This record gives sequence, C-alpha cells and structure tokens, in this order.
Amino acid sequence: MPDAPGLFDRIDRPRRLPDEVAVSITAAIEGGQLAPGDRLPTEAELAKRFGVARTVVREAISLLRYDGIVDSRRGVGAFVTDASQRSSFRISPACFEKRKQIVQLLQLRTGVQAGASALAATARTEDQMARIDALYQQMAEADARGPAEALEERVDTELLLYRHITEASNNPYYAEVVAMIETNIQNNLRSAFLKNAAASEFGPAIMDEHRAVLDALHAQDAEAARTATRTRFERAADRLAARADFA
Amino acid sequence: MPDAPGLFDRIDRPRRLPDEVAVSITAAIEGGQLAPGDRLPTEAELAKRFGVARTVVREAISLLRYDGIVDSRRGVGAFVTDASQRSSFRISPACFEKRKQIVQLLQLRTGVQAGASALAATARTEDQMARIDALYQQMAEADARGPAEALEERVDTELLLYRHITEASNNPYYAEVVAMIETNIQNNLRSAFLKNAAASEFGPAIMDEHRAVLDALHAQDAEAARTATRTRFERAADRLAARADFA
DNA sequence: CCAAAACAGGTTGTCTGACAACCTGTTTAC
DNA sequence: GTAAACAGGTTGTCAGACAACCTGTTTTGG
Repeated sequence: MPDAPGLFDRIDRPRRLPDEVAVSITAAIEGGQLAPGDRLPTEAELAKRFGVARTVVREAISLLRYDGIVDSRRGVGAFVTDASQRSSFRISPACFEKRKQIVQLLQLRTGVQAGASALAATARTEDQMARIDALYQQMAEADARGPAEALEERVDTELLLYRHITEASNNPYYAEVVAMIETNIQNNLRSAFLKNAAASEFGPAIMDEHRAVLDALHAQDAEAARTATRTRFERAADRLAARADFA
Repeated sequence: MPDAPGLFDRIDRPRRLPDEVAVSITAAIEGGQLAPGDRLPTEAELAKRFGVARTVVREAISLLRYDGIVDSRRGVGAFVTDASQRSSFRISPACFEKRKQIVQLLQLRTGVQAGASALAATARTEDQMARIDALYQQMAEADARGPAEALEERVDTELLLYRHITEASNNPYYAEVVAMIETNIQNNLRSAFLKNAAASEFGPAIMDEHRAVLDALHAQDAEAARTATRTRFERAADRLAARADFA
C-alpha cells in the first residue's frame, strides 16, 4: 500500500504568520506576562511589535477568541479571559515530546474510553454489536497472520473496533472526544515509533484482553465493560512504557 | 453582591461576520454538501457569494483550519479534511437546546470526572487533600445555612471542590478537559434554570454523596473514588432530569 | 520524439490604507 | 447641573495590490 495513511503525511508545515503570532500571545498569557482581565496591546501595536500586518494579528486574535482565551470588544480592545472560561479542549503536538506527557495522555484516553465502553454496554443496539463482532473477527485474523504480515491491518482494525465501541455508546460527545484524543495519539505516536511498538501487541494473550471487553458488551454488563477496557488500555500503556525505545 | 458572576453576563453578542461565515461553511460540511476531500470554493468566490470581504472569509477559514476541519495549501486551495482528523473538542451552545443533549453531556462529565477522581485517589498529595477537605468543610457550612441563604456560595464551593479534586489527579489533560466541560455546563445551564435546580441539591443526604468521594480519596482507594463520584453525578443528573422545569 | 525548462493562470498568504461602528472621557451648550 | 456634542482611540470590515506557490501547458534543447 503505497499511500498508507499517516505514513508519508505532510510533516513540514509552511509556517503561517497568524499561527506564530497566536502561539506567541498564548505564551505571553500562560507565562504570566498577561493576566486574566488584562487588556492586550492594540492590534496596531502588536502588528508593529511582531513586524507583521494588522490582518495577521487580527487572525491570530481571532483564533484565541475562538478558544475563549481572549474576548474582544469593538471600540475597547481585547482582554484576557478568566482561565476557566476556555471553550475548547485541544492537544498540542508538543505534548508528545515528553514521556511523562504521553503517559498522562494515555491515562486520559484510558479513562474516557472506559466510560464510553460502560455506556455502550447498555446503550448499544444489536446492529452495532454485530458490527463490533465482525471487526473483532477481522482483527483476530490479522493477529493470526502475525506482525510481519499484517501489522498495519491489525492496528487499523483495532482502532476501528474501539471507535465503533465508542460510537455504540450512542453519545456523540463521548464519540467526539474519544475520536479527538485517539487521532492525536495516533498521528503523533505512530509516526514516531508506534510502528514498532504495535508488534508487541500481537498474540492470543492480548486478544484475550480485547475479548473480555466484547464479552462484557455482549452481556450488557457496564461495570465489566468499564473494567475490561481500562485493563486493556492500562496494560497496553504499560507495555509501551516498558519498551526500550520509549524515550 | 451586585456583580455575581454568570448572572448579568454578556448575553447579546454583536454578530461578527467571520463567525457567521464559519458557521455557514461548517453547516455545509456537516450537511453533506461538502464531503471530506472536496475543495472549498476559492476565497474570492466565497467572499462574493457571502457578500463580504475576503479578509472575513479568510478569518472564517482560519478558524476551521484551527479545528482541523479544513486544510488549506497555498496556491492550491482549501480542502475538507477527513472527519476523524478533528484536532479539538468543543461544545457548541446549541447543545443546551435539547434535553437529550444535555443529558448526554452530563453523562460525559460524569464519566470523565469519575476517571479524574480515581486518579486523584492515588496521585494526590497531602497538601491537595487538605485543601479538598477545607473546601468540603466550607461547603458543609453553606449547606447548613440552607438554600435561601447560601445558594450561590454552595454552588460555587462545590464547583471549586471538584475542580480541586480533578487537579489532584495531577494530570493536566484531565484537568483541562473536565474544566472545559464543566465551564460549558455551568455557563449554559446556570443562566437557564440551574439556579432553581441547585436548591434541590441541599441537605445532609446529598452531603453524604460528596462525603463518600472524600472518604475514598482519603483511603487512596481509586475504585471507591470512581464509584462514589459516578454515583454522585449520576444522582444529581437524575434529580435534574426529574425536575418539572427541565424542558 | 522525448525530457527538461520556461511560461501562464489561478489560489492562498501577506501587506497597505481606508473607513465604519463603537466606546470612553472631556468639553460644551442649555 | 445635567445633558448633549465632541475628540481620540480601538475593533470590525472593505478594497486592492503583490508575493509565494501550485498545476497544467507550452516551448526549448537534445
């Protein structure tokens, strides 16, 4: 497969001025130079200081406002909002630079995914259950073929399996937040070294971990689903952390 | 208190053109007129169609790009990304219009908060525990004074209590996502009718629910913390749903 | 004829300048 | 003394221009 997704994706990103300005301002806020309630310098002033056009500054501020970091009022200025007013949750790629942060992110994923599974156990439809079973079957086959043969396919199927489980919770917010976290983990970890790490996720012992989740879903046992999912992801995280190449 | 937060806050928002354009484009994507991979009309074309300047369209597209909904390349155009590539999780105020959506949001909050509590049980420091205890004490006092006297204070203290618990997980991602969800729920529900609903959250029986969470944290029992937190928020959601004024 | 280089048209990214809408504090008018 | 008008500053929007870049076509050199 010459164009496997996530493999030769865009890595360089031609820096865009507004993004850089936004990062710069954000840093000033998080660094404490700008406290909640403070007024930002005027757009003209910022433009002059950064050496860019006002349109660039405007776009940058527009991004911050979008995330609820600042609030701007015509004729007055832009103000740093209260820190607890943020209206979005996003994961910066910088999170994947430090080992501790990756572990924390995996913790979050584990917890949220477990919650989704628990919900899915009771909220799932028979249709959804059937599709989940089919994906498990497909994953089992890829697993049997071994890491050398079907590494990509197994990883992808597993992703799809848990995505379907999450969606079976029939709670779109759960689905969104899990998908978002998962995407970020995949995008950043996969390109780094997940390829190798995925190889250690093969074998019947590990398939049993997945099996336990499915059994709980079949039994519509929310508690069991929660526990099984948590166990599965905690163990995967442990195995990842134990790897020598996990910087 | 003449300027209680969240009471007489900004309600009207002078419509900003870029936001409206962004919403419009988003609607086109979610409505299916624009499928993943499709190219958006050019900025000039969009500007003409919407009857606005190109800077406005640019700002709108910049927002969508920020959320990973589109990806634009200089000299080529802007493209709708794969739906699973979204890089942020945000809650639109529209979520609070339908009863079912509010329930789903509370489900999500319950699950994530429970995960944070479980983590906090083992990750907390003694310092953090002490501060949590102090907040509980403060809340108990407000509770004793009754809804007529200390409604605002009790609600705020409770919020602060669980925020501190979440932060005691010492996982900033958990803290961020919980704070974000919580903020949205508060901002939207409170102004609507949470004021009244909060009154039914008084009394020793309900304080016991909180007490159970604290006991688990003291015992450093992650499972108990998870269960107690879940129980507490599920019950609160149930009581809310049972209210007559819950449209 | 073929491959590489130059070209042309279109698109996004950035810059500049202008004006409208709006806010705040001061001054003026009644 | 109070209300209205004014002045200055700031954000929001508009219009036009050019740079950087991409893609497909044409031209050129062999």
